[in-house]
Amino acid sequence: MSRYLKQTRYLVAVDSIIFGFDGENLKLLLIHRGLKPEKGRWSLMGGFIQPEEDLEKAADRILHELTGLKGVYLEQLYAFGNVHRDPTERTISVAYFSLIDIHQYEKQLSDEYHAEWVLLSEIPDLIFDHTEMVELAKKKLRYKAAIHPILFELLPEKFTIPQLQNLYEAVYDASFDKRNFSRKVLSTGLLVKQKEKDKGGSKKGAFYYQLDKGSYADKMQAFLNFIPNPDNLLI
Amino acid sequence: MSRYLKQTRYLVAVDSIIFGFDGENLKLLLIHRGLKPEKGRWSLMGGFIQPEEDLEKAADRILHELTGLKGVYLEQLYAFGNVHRDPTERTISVAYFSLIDIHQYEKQLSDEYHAEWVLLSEIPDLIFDHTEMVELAKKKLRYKAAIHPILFELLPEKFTIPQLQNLYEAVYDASFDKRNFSRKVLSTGLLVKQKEKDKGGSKKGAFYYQLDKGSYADKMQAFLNFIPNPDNLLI
DNA sequence: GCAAAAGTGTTATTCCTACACCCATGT
DNA sequence: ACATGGGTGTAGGAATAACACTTTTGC
Repeated sequence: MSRYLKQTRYLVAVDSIIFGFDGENLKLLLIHRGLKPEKGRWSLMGGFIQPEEDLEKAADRILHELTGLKGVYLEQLYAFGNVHRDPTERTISVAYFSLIDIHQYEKQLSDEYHAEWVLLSEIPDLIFDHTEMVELAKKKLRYKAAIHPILFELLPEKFTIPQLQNLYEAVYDASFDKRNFSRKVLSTGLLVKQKEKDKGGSKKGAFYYQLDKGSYADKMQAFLNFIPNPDNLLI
Repeated sequence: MSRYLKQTRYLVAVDSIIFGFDGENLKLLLIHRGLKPEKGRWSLMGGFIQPEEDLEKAADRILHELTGLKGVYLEQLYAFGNVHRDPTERTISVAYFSLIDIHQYEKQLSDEYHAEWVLLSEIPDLIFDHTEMVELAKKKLRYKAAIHPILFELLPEKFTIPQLQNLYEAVYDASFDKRNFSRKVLSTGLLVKQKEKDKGGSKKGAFYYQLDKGSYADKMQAFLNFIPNPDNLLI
């Protein structure tokens, strides 16, 4: 098997934008970079792809290394390939974003990478073009969640409608009418009401709901209309 | 400046999915591959990125080499990185898709690459994972055009409403009510009616319209609702 | 008994869809 | 005069948005 001669080869990395939700605020999982250059500065979790590893596998591995989680929501965001984005050596980075239930995050691993959840509204300076990656991921999250039911990935298996609404309000930095919101959400047929209530949020307690797995798979790609005025959202 | 040691480097390519519209059908610009392996088979236009070339620049260059056009609509589609997608040597490919006015395509260059416009409904077998790339590009085109006014990129500067409707009907393989269609399109405020008519399509002739450049830039990202039932569209 | 959050229904408006006829012109 | 495609208006139905009160229960 011949190779392509006279072509330059490059490092290829994967970087992960990991979103979480603590019930009140959206957060991002960042690490203190342990590697030169830029050692000690804030960074997205990332790594180089390995010779026998598909791109998506690499993204999965990196996510697993940092969080201990498998099977979480993972979607390719964009390939970043500017010549000098990593000043050490040219590296093409494929960014992925994930949505995880923050309560499943296993904290014991965080020592190895010095990982921390940071408020999305208070992202520190990041190395390289990672700030640009985060900005694009935020846009895409808003864009996509306006028409597809993906935000459930940020919640525990059982959640209440008020919790869900808090999440949407955090993502869009807006507030919605709760009557209209719950009517819309329930009209999708995605949610199954549970018998138990969550008594944490109020004295009365709010009923738990769970995703209907079957129709979730079906309607994942359906156009919904969760957000009243999705104008002025950007891709 | 040190380099990252012990990491493998890879070839990185760009492949272009180029859509065109001839007034009746959607087409794809394909080439006969002149390079081993797979010499002579149908392929997307592509090439390796160069050491001092940003990713998007590479996509631009490749498009220019094949079509002679500059400044056309170009959008990153997806990064394909399966280990054995190119059996010769591992190559990560970043796919871009473009929309061009087919009548601006300069045919004289086609000899060099044996380029041909192929009906979208009759795509031949393609090398590597190029078929997968084309499928994804079709999905994304449908998805995006349902909510953003991008299909204008496929038409000449001056076009008529019936031409535009033909284009939408080709993209969605459906037919729309012409009264509703023209009302929707005109209500965007994107179109400026011209004095002249196109007498090619009928005896009566249809008025030309042009994009209002200012509001086009503004509303490019706006959510529209061109397609009656955008359910069952996939990302 | 009261504070705090959950849950629910109605109305007005807007938007969308379905539908049919006349117009202008080249032959 | 007729065939061909261009252009326009209306009415019924569906979806959306705006709005306020009652319920539950822990304290």
